Amino acid sequence: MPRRTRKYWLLKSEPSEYSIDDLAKEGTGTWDGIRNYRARNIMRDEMAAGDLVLFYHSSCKPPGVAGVARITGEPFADPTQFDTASPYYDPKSTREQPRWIAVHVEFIERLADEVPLDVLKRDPELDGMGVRAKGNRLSVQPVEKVHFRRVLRLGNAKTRVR
DNA sequence: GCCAACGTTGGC
DNA sequence: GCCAACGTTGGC
Repeated sequence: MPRRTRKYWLLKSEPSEYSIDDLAKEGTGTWDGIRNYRARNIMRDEMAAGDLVLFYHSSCKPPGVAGVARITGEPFADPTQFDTASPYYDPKSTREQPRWIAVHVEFIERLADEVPLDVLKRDPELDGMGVRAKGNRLSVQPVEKVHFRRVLRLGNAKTRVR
């Protein structure tokens, strides 16, 4: 049985809510509160331990890729959907039939040079990258390996992807 | 199942 | 704060 090929992702977060520095501080974190079905389906069906993540800061100045993380463990039912005190509580979710998915992530590095969106948009090697598309609000996006590597280079990352 | 109205995202 | 681009909801 061949090992599953590692996949690459871009995950958006508003740094005022949860930033790469928060993840750096804790070392590991839970990517929860995703309440979009497309994003949910991607997390549930396609994410797996070992996948690499571009940590993207949105709704800030400037928006852009701020760091690198890794998915650890398998996707699981997002606990916040059961938590009545949480802003992400969903009364339609049950333990038997959870509606929303979370993943655990671990910190890899903060980019020496954040790669702002306008740089992502200008770089010809990143043609076709999802986050560049106008009106793309999806907070969980697949990233092609060549694009992932290019962003690492633009950010002077220590992380190497073979 | 259509689609209008409403809500949210997120760059600017 | 604006608003375009989506997503979701709910009446029909």
